[in-house]
Amino acid sequence: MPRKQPKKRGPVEISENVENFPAAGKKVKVATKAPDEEEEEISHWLMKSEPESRFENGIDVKFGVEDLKECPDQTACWDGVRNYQARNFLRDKMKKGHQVFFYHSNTKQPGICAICEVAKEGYVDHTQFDPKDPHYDKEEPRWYMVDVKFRRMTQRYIPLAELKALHGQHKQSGGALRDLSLFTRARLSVQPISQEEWDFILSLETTPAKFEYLKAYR
DNA sequence: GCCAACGTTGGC
DNA sequence: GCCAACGTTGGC
Repeated sequence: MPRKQPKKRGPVEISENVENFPAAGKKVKVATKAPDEEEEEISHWLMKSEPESRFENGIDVKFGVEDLKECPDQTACWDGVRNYQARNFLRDKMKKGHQVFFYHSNTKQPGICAICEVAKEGYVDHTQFDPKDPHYDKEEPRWYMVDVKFRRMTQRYIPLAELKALHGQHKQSGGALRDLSLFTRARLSVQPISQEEWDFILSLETTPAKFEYLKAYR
């Protein structure tokens, strides 16, 4: 199933896990993030999933948008996330109706292919208790998931290469994608998207891809 | 398939 | 609390 920073420093919005860990007393590194991002109520997200077969502990973790479409009610639980920052978004921040970019990762041309929405808010990811699951984790409820419902394909595929080229430009110009999490927190599988970023990326749908963007940065 | 970046673990 | 070793992600 789904497998699945800006400049000024401030306290982290979540710092991980201290009270959730029975093995407390452990030191926990505290990430930091921009205060303005912290204060903004996030209502848009990007979630990564792999559209091609890949086996983890003998189990295929493939889950592309076509798989989502085939689910009952075109809705799936987003299980398997095992990263604390992503977990905290799933558990605390993602609300019903929030809009989500469905992103294909670990594929030839990674990029945004569809729009979904949060259909059910954070609840315990049951797969952590299944010893056969590739993401088995016997600890007390530690991992969370949301349900995601397919809404529509984007009008065109928006490749990572294009976003990356734009991100490069916007870092100079102060444009909408200057801090895009895809590049500032590359390894997060559940990422916050600001309203400004959401609107800009949506506007790309109806803007033909500029070929040079796709070649730049390669 | 490679490997850089980064998250996690654990010794001290 | 530091940091080296290790594991994972994910673009290329």
